[in-house]
Amino acid sequence: MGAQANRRPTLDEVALRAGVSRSVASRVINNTRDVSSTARAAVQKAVKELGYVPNPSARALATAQSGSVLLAVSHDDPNLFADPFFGHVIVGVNAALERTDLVLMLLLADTERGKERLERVLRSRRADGIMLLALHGEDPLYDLAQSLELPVVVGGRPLHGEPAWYVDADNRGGGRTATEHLIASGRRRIAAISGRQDTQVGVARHQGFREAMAVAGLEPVRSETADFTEAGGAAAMTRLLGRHPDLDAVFAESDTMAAGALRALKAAGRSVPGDVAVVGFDDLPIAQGTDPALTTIHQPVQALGREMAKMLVGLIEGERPSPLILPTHLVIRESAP
Amino acid sequence: MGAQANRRPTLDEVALRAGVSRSVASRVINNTRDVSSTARAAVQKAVKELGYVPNPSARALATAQSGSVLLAVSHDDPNLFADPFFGHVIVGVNAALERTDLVLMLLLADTERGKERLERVLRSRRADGIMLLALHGEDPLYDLAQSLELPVVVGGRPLHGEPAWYVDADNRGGGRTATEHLIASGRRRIAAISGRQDTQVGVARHQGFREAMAVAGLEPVRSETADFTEAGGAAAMTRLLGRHPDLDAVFAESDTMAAGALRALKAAGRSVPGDVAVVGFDDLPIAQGTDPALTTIHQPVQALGREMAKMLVGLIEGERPSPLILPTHLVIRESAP
DNA sequence: CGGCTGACTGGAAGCGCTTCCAGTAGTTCC
DNA sequence: GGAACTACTGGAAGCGCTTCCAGTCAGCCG
Repeated sequence: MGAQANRRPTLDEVALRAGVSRSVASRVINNTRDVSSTARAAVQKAVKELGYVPNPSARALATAQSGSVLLAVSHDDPNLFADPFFGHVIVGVNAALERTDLVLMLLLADTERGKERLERVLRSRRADGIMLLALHGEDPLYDLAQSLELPVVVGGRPLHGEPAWYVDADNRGGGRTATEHLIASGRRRIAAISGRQDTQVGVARHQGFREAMAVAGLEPVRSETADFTEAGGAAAMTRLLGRHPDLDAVFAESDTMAAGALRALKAAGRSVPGDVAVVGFDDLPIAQGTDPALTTIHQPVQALGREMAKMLVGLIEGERPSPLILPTHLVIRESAP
Repeated sequence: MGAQANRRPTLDEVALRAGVSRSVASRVINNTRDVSSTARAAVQKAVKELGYVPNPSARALATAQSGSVLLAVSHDDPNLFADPFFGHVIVGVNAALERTDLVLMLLLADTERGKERLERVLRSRRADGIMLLALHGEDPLYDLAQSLELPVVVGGRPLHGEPAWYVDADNRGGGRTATEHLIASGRRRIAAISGRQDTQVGVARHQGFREAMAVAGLEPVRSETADFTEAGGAAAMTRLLGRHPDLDAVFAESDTMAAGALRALKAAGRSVPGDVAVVGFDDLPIAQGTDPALTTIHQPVQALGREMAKMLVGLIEGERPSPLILPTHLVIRESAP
C-alpha cells in the first residue's frame, strides 16, 4: 500500500533479488554472452517482479551514448513547420525509429535564441546523431554538426555543396516530368511559378522545368518566383496573367502555390484546365481538395523521413550508407488531364 | 592541429585550469551562490577557452532530472499526425520550451510496438514531464503517466473524467457560436455533421450545436456523424441531402469535413452560401483554400501547444497551475456570410 | 593426475556531474 | 581579545550503470 511507491528499483536490487552480482544482471539486461541460463532466468524473473527499467541517464553516462537522435529544423519562417510536409516526415522518422531503442528529439530553430539552443544541444552531445531538415542557403548548422564528429543526415540538400549523407526526392526529375506532361498534352505557352531560389528544392524543380522546355524546343513564357505560400502563388499567377494573358499552362512548383494559382485563375475568369492547365508539386492532401483537383508530382515525404532515420541509424551503428534519391512520380487529376 | 579533437573537456579540466576545485566550478556553471567573483571570473574564462559544455547524462544522473519533456501522441490512425494541427501544436510547444533548458522528445504511438515503446520511455523516466495529445476514448497512457508520478498535461480532454491539468480549446462554446451565426443569418433548417463521438472534441462541439439550437427553439434537421475526414464529410453531406433536400445550413464540425461537405454540395448542384450555408471548425489553412472560402471557428492551436508546454514547465518547477480553456472565435468568410 | 582449456562470475574502477559537509579565513560585536 | 558570525572553499560521497579483469570451477586431454 504505497510502500514501494517512491523509489525505482536499481540494478543492484535486481541483482540482489536474483542472487547474482550486478555485473551478471547487467549482462542479462544487455543480452551479452557469458551468462548461464539459470542466472539469466533468475535475473529476468527479478526484473519482472520488481518492474525494473534501466535508468537511461546512468546508462548514457557509462556508455557515452545518449540513446536519442535529433531532428533539427532550422529555418527563418516560424510557420514553415506547420506545413503538413513536416508531419509526414516525422511520421516516417518515427516509424523507422520504432524498431530501435532510439528516441526522437525535435528542435525547431527559427529564432536567434532557438538557434543558440540548438547549437548548445548539439555541442552537449545529447543526441547520438542528427537529421537536418529544410536547409536554406548556407546553414552554419551543417558545418557545426560535421565538426562535432556527429553522424549527420541531411533531408534535401543544401543549396551549395553536397553532404556526405543525405536523402532527397528527385526534384529535378519531378520538374521535368511535370513539364513533359504539360507539353505532351499539347500546351505550348507554359509558364512556371518557382519557389524560393535560395533553396535547393526551389532551384532543382525549376531546373527540371527548364530542361524539359529546352528539350522540347520551347521557350518558357515567363517564370515568376514566389515563396512557396498560397498567397505568394496567387500573386505570382496574377502577375503572370497580367503580362501574358495568353498562357495556356502553369507549372506551380509546389501544391500550396498551385492552390493559390488556381484561386487567382478563377478570380481572373480562366477555366482550369480548359484555358489553363496547372500542375503542382508535392502531392499534399490539399492537392485533392482543390477545385479542380490538382495534377501534381508526388514526392514520397514519409519515405523521406523513414530513409533519413534508417540512414542515421546505420551511421550510428558504424555502417557507411550511400546517399539516397527517392523517385517522384506524376499523379494525374483534373487540373491537367 | 587535430590535437584537442577527440575528447571533450570535463568539469575537472575546467576547474584545474581555473585553479579552483570542481565544486566551485560546478557552482559557477549552475549559477548558485557562494562563489567569489574572482573564482567566478576564472571559471568563466576557463569555460570559454576550453569550449566546455556540461555533459547532460552526467548531470541528469546526479540530479535525477532528465532535462527533457515528452510530447506523446497516441492514436490508432497512423496518418493523423500528418494533420497540420500537430505541426502548429509543435510550433507552440517549441516556442514555450525555447526559454527553458528543456528539450522536446516526440513519440508517436500508433502501432502496438510504438505503444510499448512509449510505455518503456515513460517508465524509464527519460522525461521530466509529459504532454499527451489526441486522447481518444479512454487511453491507458494517461493512467500510466499518472501512476508514475510524472507531471502530465493533457491537450484536449479525454472523453470521460477530467485530468488535473489540461489545456483545451473551447469547443463547446465554438459549436454554439457557429450555430448562432447560422441562426442569426436567417437559416432555420440546420443540420450538423459531427465528428467522431468517441472523442471529447467531437462530443463537445456537437453539444454546443445542440445548445444553440435549443436556445433558439429550433429542431435540428438531422445530424450525421463522420470521422473528421474529408471523405467522411462528403459522404455525410450526401446522406443529409438525401434525407433532407430542403436544408439550408450545415455546421460541419471540422474544416476537413466541411471541405468534403462543400464538395458534396457542389456535386449535388447546391450553391453555397446561396442554397446552403456552411460553417466549419478549426480554421485550418484549407479553410481559406476551399471554394467558397470557409466560414469557420478559429481555434488557437499554436497557443494550445504553447500553453501546454508552459503548464508543464510550471508543474515541473513545482507550481500548481490551473487547467486552461482557450477561447475560440468565429471567422466569417464566404460560405456563411 | 597435473595442467589446460572454456564457461561463468563478481569485485572494482570508472563515466562526469551535483551537493553535503567540514573546514579556513576574514569580519564584526561585545 | 575571544566568540560568533559570514563568505567561501575543496574533499568526498554518491547518482546507476557498463565493462575490464582476475578469479573459480568444471571438464577433459595426454
